Amino acid sequence: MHSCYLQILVNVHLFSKEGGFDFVLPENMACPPPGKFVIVPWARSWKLGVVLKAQPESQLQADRIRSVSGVVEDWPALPQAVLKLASFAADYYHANVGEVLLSSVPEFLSRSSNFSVKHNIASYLKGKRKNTFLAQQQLPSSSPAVLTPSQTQVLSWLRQQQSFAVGLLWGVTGSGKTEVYLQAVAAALTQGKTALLLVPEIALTEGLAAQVRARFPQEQVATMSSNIAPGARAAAWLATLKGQARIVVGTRSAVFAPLDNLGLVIVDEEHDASYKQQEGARIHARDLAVMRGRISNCQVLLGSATPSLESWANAQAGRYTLLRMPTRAHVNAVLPHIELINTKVAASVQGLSEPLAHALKIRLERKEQSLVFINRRGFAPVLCCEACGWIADCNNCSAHFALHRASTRKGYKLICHHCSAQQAVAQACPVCGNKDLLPKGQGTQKLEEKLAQLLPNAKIARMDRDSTRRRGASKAILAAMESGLIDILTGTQMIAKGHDFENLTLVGVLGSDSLLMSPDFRAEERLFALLMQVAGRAGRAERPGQVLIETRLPRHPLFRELLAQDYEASAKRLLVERENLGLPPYTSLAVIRAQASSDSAAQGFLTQAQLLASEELQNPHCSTSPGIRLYHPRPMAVPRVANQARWQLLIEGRSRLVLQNFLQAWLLKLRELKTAKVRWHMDVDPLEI
DNA sequence: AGCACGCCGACT
DNA sequence: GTCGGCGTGCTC
Repeated sequence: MHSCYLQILVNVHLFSKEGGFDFVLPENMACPPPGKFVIVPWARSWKLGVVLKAQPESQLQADRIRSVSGVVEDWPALPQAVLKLASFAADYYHANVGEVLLSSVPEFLSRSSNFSVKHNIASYLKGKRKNTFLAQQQLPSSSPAVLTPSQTQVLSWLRQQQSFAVGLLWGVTGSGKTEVYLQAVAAALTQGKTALLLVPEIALTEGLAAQVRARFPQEQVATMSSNIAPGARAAAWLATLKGQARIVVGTRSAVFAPLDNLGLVIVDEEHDASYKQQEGARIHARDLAVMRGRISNCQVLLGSATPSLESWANAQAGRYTLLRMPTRAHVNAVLPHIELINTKVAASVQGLSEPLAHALKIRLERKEQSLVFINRRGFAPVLCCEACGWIADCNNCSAHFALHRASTRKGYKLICHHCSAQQAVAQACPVCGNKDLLPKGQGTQKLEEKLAQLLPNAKIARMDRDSTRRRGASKAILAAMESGLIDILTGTQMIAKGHDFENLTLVGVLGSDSLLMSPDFRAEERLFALLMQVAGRAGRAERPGQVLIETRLPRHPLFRELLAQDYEASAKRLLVERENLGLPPYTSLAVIRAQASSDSAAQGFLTQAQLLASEELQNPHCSTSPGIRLYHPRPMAVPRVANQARWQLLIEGRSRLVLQNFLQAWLLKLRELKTAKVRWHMDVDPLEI
C-alpha cells in the first residue's frame, strides 16, 4: 500500500525554504485538489494550510512527516490564478510561497487557537458571522457621472482590449480617476467578471469602498485592509472566496484576494511606496498586480498624477499604454497656484513664515478650510542641551529620541521612532547639569500648538500616526473635516492622499527640505509626487486653490518643475539621472541585509556572502557574470536599531532576468551557510539602498 | 518570523 | 521560592 503525500503551504517565514511542506494524506481521506484549505499539525499546535500538489513520494525521512488533520470542506479551493501568482511572487522575491499566500488570509481565520481538529474553522464561523462587512454606513447611491472627453477615451481604450494590457492612467489631481475606475468596474461586472481595486493606504480603503458601494448597491463589496475589525475582515475574505463578493477594495495584500474570473485590476496611486512590503516577504503589490492581470489575461489600470519612474519608463517604451487626463473634471476647477516661501528671507510669526500665517488668517475669515502638511510626527525631532550640545539619544539605536507631548497629562516624553522605546524627559542635562533642555525642529504636535496660538479662534485638528491609532479615529477626523467642523487640518503623509474637500483652498507645506537632503536615490521622485499630491488637495471644486511651500532651497530644479506642475519635465530629468548613475529602471537591484548583536557578525556574514557571489560569478557555468555588479558590505543608514547592528550588501543586475538568474544560483549556496547569530533577508527591488 | 524551552538575576 | 529577561533552536 503506497501512501500519498501532499505538499502543503503554511504561513512560516523560512528563508531556507521556498516551497511547501510534506504531509501524509490519511488513508480514509479523499485527496484534496490544489488550492484546497487544510488543517495540519504544526509544532505543538495546528495551522491552516493550502494544498499545492499531491505527490507519490517525499524526500523526507518517514518519521518526520506528519499527517493532515482535516480538510476545510466548507471552503472552495483557492482560484488557480492566486496560487500561480503566489508561486511567481515566491520565486521572484525569494520568499516562501506559504508565507506570501497565507499572509493575505485574515489572521482570524488562520490563527491556530481558533481551531483544533474537532473544532475547525468552518464550524467556528458557521452561523456566527453574518455578512458584517455589509453593515458599513452607506453613502446615498450614486449614478455614473457625465464623462469628460479624456475619461471617455480611457474607458474606450479599456473596452477595446481583448486580453492582458496595462494602461498607465496619468491624470492630474482632481481629473476624475475615481469615476473612470467605477465605470471600468461596471464594464467588468457586465461581462460577468470580477474586479480588484488596490489603494495604497488603509485610510483610503474605506473612502473608495464607500464610493464603490454607492455605485453598486446590489453588489457585495469586500474590503481588505488591516484596520477592519477581525470578524468583518474574515467575513469579507470568505465572501470573496465563495464568489459572493465580486468587487474587492483593499491594500497591498489584497493583490492575493481570492477572486475568481478576474476581469479588471486597478492600482490607484500606483507610485506609492506603501505598495512595497517592508518586512517578511518583501513583495511589491503594484508589480504583482500587473502579473495578476497577465495571469488572468485581463486589463490592468495603474493610476497616478505622478507615476513612478518605473511605470513611466514602461509607458515610454510602449509596454504600457499611456492614458492622459490632463485637466480637472469639475467644470470650474483649475489646478492650484503653487508658490514658494524662501524661509531664509521671509519674516516669521510664532515660528511660522509670515506669508503662510497671513494666508491662513484670510482663509479663516472667508470660512474656507486649510491644510498644513509637515512630514514629521511628534513635538520635535530632537531634544538638546543649549549649553553643551548634548542630545537625547536612544540607548538601543543609533538615533536621536523624538520629543512627544504626553497624551494624558501635560508634559512630554521621549520616544524612539525606530524601536519605540519610551523615556521620561530628563530634568537637566546629564553631562553639564544645565536645566534648559531645548526642543530642536518641529513636528505635527508643535505645529498644531503654534497654529492654535496664532489663530486662537480656529478649530484645528491633527492627523498623524499618533492621533489615528484607535480604530475609526481617522474616519472621525475626515468626517469632521468633511462637515466643516475643522478650519485647519495639520498632519503627515496621511493628509496628502485621496481626500476631496470642496471647501479646502489653501495648502501649506513645511519641512520639505529634509526630504531633499536625503541620500535615498528616490528622494526627489518621492518629494515631487508628495508635493504634487498634497498640492492637489487645494481648490478641487469652485474656488481656486493656493499652495505655499516653505523652503531654504528655492532654486532647486525640483521646485521649478513643481511650480510649473510639469511632471513630464521632472520625470525626464530624473530618468536621465538614473540612466547616468546606472539605477532603476535602467538596472535591477537587490540587497541582502544582515542583523546581529555585533557589527563584526553582521558584516562577517555579508563578507562571506560576497565571497560566495564572486565564486559564483567566476564559475564557468555562470551565464550572468557580465551583467552583475557586486558592491561591498556597508552599514545601513541607521546602523543600529534595537541593539542590533545592521549591514547590507547591494547587487546590481543589467536586467531583471540577469539578476534573477544570479540570485537563484547564489541563494542555493547562501542557504548552506551556518548563520546561527545572524538574521538576514533578501530584498529584491528594494525601495531604499 | 513566531514560539517554546532554558538558564540566570530582583522581587512578593 | 518564582517571575521573567532574552539567547538559541526548530518548524514537513
